[in-house]
Parts: sequence; structure tokens; C-alpha cells
Amino acid sequence: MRRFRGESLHKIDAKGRVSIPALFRRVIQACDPNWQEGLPPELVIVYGDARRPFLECYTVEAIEEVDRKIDQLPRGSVGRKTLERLFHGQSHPTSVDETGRLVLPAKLRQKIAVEGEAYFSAAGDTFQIWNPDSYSEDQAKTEAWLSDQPDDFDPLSFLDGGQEG
Amino acid sequence: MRRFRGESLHKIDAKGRVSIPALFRRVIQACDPNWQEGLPPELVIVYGDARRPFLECYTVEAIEEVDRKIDQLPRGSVGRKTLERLFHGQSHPTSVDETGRLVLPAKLRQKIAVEGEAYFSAAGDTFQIWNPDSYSEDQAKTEAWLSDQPDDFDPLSFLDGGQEG
DNA sequence: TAATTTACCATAAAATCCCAAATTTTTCTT
DNA sequence: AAGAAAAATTTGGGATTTTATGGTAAATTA
Repeated sequence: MRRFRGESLHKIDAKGRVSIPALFRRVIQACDPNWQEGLPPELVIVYGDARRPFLECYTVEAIEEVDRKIDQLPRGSVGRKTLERLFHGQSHPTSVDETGRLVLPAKLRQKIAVEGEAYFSAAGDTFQIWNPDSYSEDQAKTEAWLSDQPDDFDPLSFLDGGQEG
Repeated sequence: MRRFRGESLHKIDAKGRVSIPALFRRVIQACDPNWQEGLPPELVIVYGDARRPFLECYTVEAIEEVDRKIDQLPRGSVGRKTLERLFHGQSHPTSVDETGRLVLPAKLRQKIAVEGEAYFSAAGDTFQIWNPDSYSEDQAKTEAWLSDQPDDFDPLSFLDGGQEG
């Protein structure tokens, strides 16, 4: 499976248009099973979780995997209802235009408080769109946490199934 | 199978007409096996479950799947009787007009207490029509529930088969 | 016929398409 | 390795189309 990697800053114009990092576009296209020459690659932007100050962008394959799992939850259960709200209701299906841009409607821009610029950051099989300042803050927190760790702490130790919160 | 995605607010006029979100229209049309150029795409609105403060809208394909399942239940069983009431009796077959609207008869508007505006929200292979205020309330509950969870709680963890009610 | 429903026409706002300028990155050649 | 050429990327603006919504006329029905 192809994964997103990298981060970069892009301008948002008056119409809400913003370039997607070129490397991300390749992943979006490769992970859209319906894509073919001439068609715009599709993706889904999930914006519902109010606790998160960013937009989360799913490839078609990634969102379909989520959909399949939601289908398996019991109809009417709290979990299913919550996830349907989040992933079906509070999501915005869209596509990458000919020049590699996508449009962020006003509602989504407000959600993460972006205006002139947006920061893109890869996160495995999704990528995130941030207000650049919010991203810096979040990044600073991560760095602060790291610098509180002993000098010889290796983040990779997380992988060895240490205790996790 | 195509799915509904997204949410939006629309006006209801004096005749009960209301625009269907453009993206929803595509799904309705694609999931109507009888549709062809010139015909209005059809759908079915189910309104019977009094415990639910919204109208549930099914594509033709989705309602036919429900019908097939009902057919398989033993004649005369409580389950079959209940489902026949809900899905055959208390449902309203209708279609999307030339300009992308549908008509909500007074009975249905009363059922969910809508007057001037209605809120549309996708839910997998169906979509729901809400009174905007009822929707906000319900949404607030979902968000309250989410914010009661630990900060790093990921709604997707529902998918990993945690205990469920 | 009165009331309601359905078909038809109209318009402002919003979203989309199309073309194109600048920039940056990559490739090729010397 | 340097410079030139080519290709790809980012960004901007105008024109076109779609969408949401309102109104009127025709048709159905109680």
C-alpha cells in the first residue's frame, strides 16, 4: 500500500483553492481504484471530530476500508451511529483538479481557521491539513515532550510495545 | 456500491419543496436500476419509527434489499409484521424533480417538525432529513460523548470490535 | 369548483472549467 | 560540474456551468 510522506506549506486563494503537494497526488491517484486517464483522482475530507484542529484526508481505498468496517457494526449501536456521523455525514467527497488543486469550501476553512495558507502533513494512509500556526503549536508540544525525555530515549522504542496511553 | 456522503441545510418552501444536495442526487440516480434519460430518479422515504426524529431516505436498490430480507421472514411472525408496517406501510415512494427537489407532504413535515428549513445528513446507503434544531441537539450529544473520552481516543477504535451495546 | 398537486420558467449565487503566468525541479549537453 | 533546455509545479483570473430557490401556469382530484 502506498503511503503519504512529507509536509509543506501552500497558498489558499480567494476561491478556497489550494495545491496538493505533488507527492501526495501520486498516492491519491494510486489509491483510487476507479481512476483512469482523463478522470480526476478522488478523495474524502473528514472534518467532524471537533477535538481535532485539522482536516483529515482519506484516499478512496482508505475510506472504503472504514466504510466496510462500519457496515459490520450492529445497526443502531452507539459506535455505528457515531462513526456514521463522523465519516458519512461530516465528510466532504472531492477530487483533485487538472492542475493538482482541491477546493476547501468555506465551511471547512472555518473548521480549522485557515485563510491564506495551509500546512499539509502526511500521516500514514491519510494526510492532514492544518492552520500553519496551529501546526507549529502542536509541533512545539511534541518537541517539548521529547526534550523532557532522557537523552538516550529513542522514539522507536514505542514500537516495542512499551506502555501506552 | 455508491454511498451518500456529506451534510447540508436547505430551505423548504410553502409547497413543501426542498432541494436535495446535489451529490445525493447522483447517488439516488445511480442506485435506481429503472432510471433512464428523461425519467425522474426515484427513492423511498421511511417515516414510521416514532422514536427517530428524522426521515430516512432509501435508494431503490437499498429499499429492494430490505424488501428481499423481509420476504425471507416467516409469514405472520412478529418481526415480519413489524417490518412490513414500517417499510411498506409507513413509507412514501417519491422522485426527484427536474430541478433536483422533492416534495415533503405535510404529514412527513409534521412527523419531524420541520417548517422553513431541513438538514440533510448522509448515513451510508441512506440519508436522513432532520429538523435543524433537533439535529444540532443530537450532534451536541455526540460531541459531548466524544469529549468525555480520553484526549487521544480515536473513534475508529469502535471498529476494532470493542464491547458494544 | 375549490383545493391541492404537478409541470414549467426564471434568477442569483456558488461551484467548476479553462487558459495562462510565474516559479521550481529535473534532465540533457557541453 | 556548469549551464541551458525541458518538464513539472504552484498560483492567478475570467468565463461557463451547476445549484438552490422562487414564482406562475397547467393539471389533477376531492
